[in-house]
Parts: sequence; structure tokens; C-alpha cells
Amino acid sequence: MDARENGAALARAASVISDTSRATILLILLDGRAWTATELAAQAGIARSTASEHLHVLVDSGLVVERRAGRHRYLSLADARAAALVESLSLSTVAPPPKPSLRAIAADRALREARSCYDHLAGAAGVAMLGALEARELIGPGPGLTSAGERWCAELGLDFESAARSRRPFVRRCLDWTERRDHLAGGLGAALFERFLELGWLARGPVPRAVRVTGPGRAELQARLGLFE
Amino acid sequence: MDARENGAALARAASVISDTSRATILLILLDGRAWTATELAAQAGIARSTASEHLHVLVDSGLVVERRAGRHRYLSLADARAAALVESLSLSTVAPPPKPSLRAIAADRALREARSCYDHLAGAAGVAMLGALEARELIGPGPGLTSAGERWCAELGLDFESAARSRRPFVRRCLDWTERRDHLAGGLGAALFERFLELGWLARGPVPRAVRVTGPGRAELQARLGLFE
DNA sequence: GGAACGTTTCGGTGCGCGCCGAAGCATCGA
DNA sequence: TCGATGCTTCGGCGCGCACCGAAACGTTCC
Repeated sequence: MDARENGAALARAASVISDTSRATILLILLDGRAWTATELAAQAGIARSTASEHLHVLVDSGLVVERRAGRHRYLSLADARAAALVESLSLSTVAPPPKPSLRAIAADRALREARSCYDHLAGAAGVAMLGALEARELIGPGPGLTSAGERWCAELGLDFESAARSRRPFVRRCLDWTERRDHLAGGLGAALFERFLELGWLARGPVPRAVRVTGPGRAELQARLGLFE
Repeated sequence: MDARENGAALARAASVISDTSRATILLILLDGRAWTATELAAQAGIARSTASEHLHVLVDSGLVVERRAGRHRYLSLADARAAALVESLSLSTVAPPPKPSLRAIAADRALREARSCYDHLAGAAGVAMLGALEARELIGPGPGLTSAGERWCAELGLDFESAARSRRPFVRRCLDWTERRDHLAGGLGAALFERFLELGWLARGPVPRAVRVTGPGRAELQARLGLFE
């Protein structure tokens, strides 16, 4: 393969991003959430047929992955490498402005006013918890805990082994429809939820699915997982 | 600036790389050397007029910088960020094959059979030395030594302070025509060259500009700078 | 079973851009 | 001063691709 063939391969990779509509879609997806094709069309300011064609190109390139749920097609960035690529290309244009502090305040409130999904945390709190567990490598890409994760659970007094023996998947990522990101479900999600209630870190709210993070709970979750940074 | 304007900016950045000829030129420049416009045209397999137009686009985008020397126009990648961008886009295609060991052997010989440029090291050895000083942060982007660099020179018994007081620029990067990369010139380049001769690490060769790295010199330069890795 | 909704396919249209050769400009050496 | 060399500019040509609406397909709900 000579220089020009290598150049053609590089050019093809860059040309996926070199269209305004596809680039706009990638920037929208940079928020880490999954969006439907119709939503992406509206946000990018193009027809749904145009969006469908562009999404086909983005999925083929490997930058974007799709998940089907009935008639809905959810799209998200494939992985951290894809995100890094889009971000580093963005930085060669202009750096995006820092987020306003009001936004951080709203996010903090969303974490505190958590929602449960059956027997595990959902909403902003559930998404943040999954992100924190991954960032601290307490769970890996597979279905189980890491060694560090097992020690961490033992320190919480969590009997993770019986939850792991259950027929139910232990570490399961579930797309959170309101946040458009994954939260932690499965046996581990349920066990952690139950344990946090026992420890008094979470308390049930006025309606069954509403839970709130208590004062001690906030301090502990901040110290152990950095949830409220 | 709305989502679509941000998308347009990202698309423009990517479209610079999305042409096969420009992408080929960027891959050629990834070797860290400076090439003339005519040479780049030949290697990319395009007419010189085509190359001129593409180089204009690459320089405008900030990915490539130019240096003029008489009728010659030398082009090189702008900085490490530009190289990282091109490399990460390449990695989303296929990884380049590792260099053959024969090449490493030839490079080693080039380092040993060094050449001097007036009063400082040139050729492969001079380029390698500059790279090693930068990698170990003994010199910074500015015109002087770092604190670590001053200690390093003191350990060599180098009186760098009198060389720094000279009217001559202390750390000067000079484009090495044979290697197409910068080597170290200026007061520091001369002082190091003189000191290496004093220490017996370099010895003059049969013609005045040829110098060779001695046995002890090779061991010391390997230990202190990793020149022969 | 039919209506509503989300998505995909396809043909038509228009535009941007890459290619080149010829001519011109700047630099260098004899 | 003139010829050679490196590079730039420009007009012409051709092609690839993004846009859209209409129609069709698949899924969900009543």
C-alpha cells in the first residue's frame, strides 16, 4: 500500500466528519446521551430523510452505534476514542465556552432528587453512579466486578456474591430514557440500591419511585464515589 | 453560535484533511521532516500547481507551517498537536506497520558517523540530540535551559553561563537540510560540541567536518540522553 | 384491522471542489 | 544580463455528494 493509498484511507476517515450536518450530529452526541433519528434531524436542522442517510454513514464509519427499541432507533457515540477524536478536531477550531455555574447547580439538584427504576437507581443519580464506578474501575467492561470493586463492596457490607449467583445479570447497563445515558441495573444495581436504603444514605420519598439522598448519604457518596463533584 | 454553526466549524476543520492529496501530504510530513513543495508534489503523485494550492489550504488551517529559503519553500507539520490529530485519525483507519529492524540499524550508523556544522553537531546525531534534550525537558520552547537543564550541564562540567552571556542566541534550532528536521545550534550547540570533544566522547574524522562518536562517548551519550535507543 | 408514528429508500437537482496546463513571478548562478 | 529552477495564479472541465419530497416499510396502539 503506497503513500497515496494511505492518504485515501485517511481522507475517507476525515470526510465522514467533513459535512456540516454529520458534524453537527456528532457534536450533539458528544453530550454522551443517546438520541433518536427524528430528534437528531430536528436539532441538526435537516429533513428526516437527510438525517437517515447521514446516520447510515456515521454508523458505517464506526464513530456512532445504534440501538433499536421498537420503532425507535437510538444513536450514540461508539466509544471514548470516537469522542476524543471529535473533541480534538473541535479544539483545532475554537475551544467551547465553559458551562455556566447555574447548570452545575441544576445537575446537583437532579442528583439529589433521585428516581428509582423498580429496584435500582435511575435518573441523573443512576447515570452518575455508573459513571463513577467505571471511572474508578470498580466494574470493567465485562459483566462482573473488578478486584477493586469486590473490596469496595465488601467495605460497604454488601453481600455481592449471592447477588452474583442469581440468574439475573449482575452488572447490566440500562439506557435511561430521561438522561439518554446508561445507568446501572442488574443484580448489582439492585443490591446497591437496597444497601443504600439500609445505610440511610437514601430515603423513600412521597411517591414510591421518588427517593432522596439524605445528608449522611450525600457525604458518604461524595467521599466514596465523588458523585457530587 | 448555535449547534449548526459549531457543526460547520468542525466540518471545515475535518474537510482540510478529507482530500486524498492533502491527506497524503500530511502523512508524508508525519515523519517530522521538512519537505519542499516540489518534493511533496512528487511523493503525493500530483502536479506542482495542485500541490501549491493544497499547501495553501494546509497552511491556512494551521496544521502546516512554511519556511522560505531563497526560491525554496519548506513545509512541516505545525506542532505536536497537529501530528497527534493526524495520527488519531489514521488510527481510526488502520495502524501503520512497525519499522523494519534494518532501518534502525542504518539510523544507528548515521548517529555514529556524525557530521559537524561549523561548531555544532549536525546530521542525524544533531537532530537526535535536540530531540533528546527536548524529551527530557532540559530545554523548553524558549531560548534558554530549564532548571533541570542547568543541573544537567553543570554535571557535564559545562560553563553554560558564559555561553548564555554571549551575544549569539543560546538555544537555536537550525533546519538540518539532510535530515529535514531541526538540530541544535546557537551558543549551547557550540558549547556542547566543544565539551564532547574535550571529554573524548567525539573525535574528529579524516575530513574536518566529519566527527565520530567514540566508544566511551557512545556509552555516556546513551546513558545521559538515550541517543542510541 | 386500521390509523398513527418512526424510519428508510430513491430519483431529481444543484453546487462545491479537485484536477491540470499554460503563463507569470521570484530567486539563483554563470 | 540571461537562462534555469522553484513556485504561484487562473481559467476550464468533470465529478461526487448533500439536499429534499414522495412513497414505502415496520412497529405500536386503539
